Amino acid sequence: MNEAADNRDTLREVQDRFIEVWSEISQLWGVNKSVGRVHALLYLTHEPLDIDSIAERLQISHGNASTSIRDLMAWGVVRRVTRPGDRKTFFEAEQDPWTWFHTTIRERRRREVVPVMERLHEAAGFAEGAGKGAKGPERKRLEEAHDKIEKFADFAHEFVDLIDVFLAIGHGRMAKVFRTAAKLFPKERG
Amino acid sequence: MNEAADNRDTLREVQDRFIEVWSEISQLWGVNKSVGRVHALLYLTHEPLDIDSIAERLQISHGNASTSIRDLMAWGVVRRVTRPGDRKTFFEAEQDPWTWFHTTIRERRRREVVPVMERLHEAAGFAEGAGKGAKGPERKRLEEAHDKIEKFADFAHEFVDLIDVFLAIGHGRMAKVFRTAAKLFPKERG
DNA sequence: CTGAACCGTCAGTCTAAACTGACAATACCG
DNA sequence: CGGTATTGTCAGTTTAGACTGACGGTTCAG
Repeated sequence: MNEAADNRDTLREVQDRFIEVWSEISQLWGVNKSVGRVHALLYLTHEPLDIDSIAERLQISHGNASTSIRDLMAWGVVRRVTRPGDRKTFFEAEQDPWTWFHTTIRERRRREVVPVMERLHEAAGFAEGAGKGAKGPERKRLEEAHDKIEKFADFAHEFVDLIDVFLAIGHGRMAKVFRTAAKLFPKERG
Repeated sequence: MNEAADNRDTLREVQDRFIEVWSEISQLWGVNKSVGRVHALLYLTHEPLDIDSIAERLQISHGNASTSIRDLMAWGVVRRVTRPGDRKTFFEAEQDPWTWFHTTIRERRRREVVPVMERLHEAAGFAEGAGKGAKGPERKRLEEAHDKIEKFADFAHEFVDLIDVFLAIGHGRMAKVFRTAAKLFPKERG
């Protein structure tokens, strides 16, 4: 009687299919494939897993599994779990998608958005100074360049505001909140 | 008198600094470096540019410039411009950041979000079928897996809704709209 | 119709990132 | 403590993706 074995294979396939989809989504977000797959596996598994189980299950080296787990912990979406009386370290994933999405956005803001905004300000400041320092016909060019950079910076600020509002509202209910806003402002009337 | 030349060098540096920042931002979005740099240069330049000028200005091969332009046109953020009496083809970028952001999101939705959502549905459907077909103790596992996949799919749908509302609202005013919504729904009360 | 100027393409090369696997470090057992 | 099981690290290798430059096609001036 290998019905149980068949079912186990089926479970495996169910998992695999989801893991691949998640992995694609991760890659769209700039997250590497292995990291995405490990995350998906942990999300799907009811109990915490250890490094070797993960590596074996996903057919990757344990070095890769270990590094992926490190990344996921740095992103704050995976927790280390130690069980008394067990030498192994286990890992488990946050189970609520909105929670980890929120966490991810916050982390991305910190790591990526803030530094690049600083560099943008530097560039804008340099352009402004250059425009003021110049004379003659080239001055106009410099001022035009500065205007365009400022225009872009304004856009970037609004984008960051958008992120901040999202972070302030918290998880869940986002789409509904957003939709209500859309009804209140049917066209472009700010 | 090389004051004009100095100013030209300054303009060049102003441009370069901005181009590098934009290029970083592009890479955060998964857009490749050269494409980002070409886009930034065209945004900054008041008049349309031809392939060779772009290649020379950015110190890249004209093949690379040509491919990058092709990408940008496919994304809908760069236009081809032909001038009567001139053999060259010129290219110019959309000048309003919100407009091209909007265009980019719409295109990304079409290319990336829609296909991956289909695959997600397939995975969810397979999981559901597997759960219903199974008997015995493994059935519970399969149903649990299906539940988690559905939970993730629900989240993904809300995310897509969010994109759709953004696209419906149109450019500009986004942050303000969003902020107003936040005031109306201070916590999680949908 | 010919030649020159230019753009688009793609095979081959180069570069950056991911992955592996051996070794180091650590935790725990008897 | 010594031995063993396990995780963490990182140099070297592999792989995926970007870039170059030569070629072919197209357009236009003469």
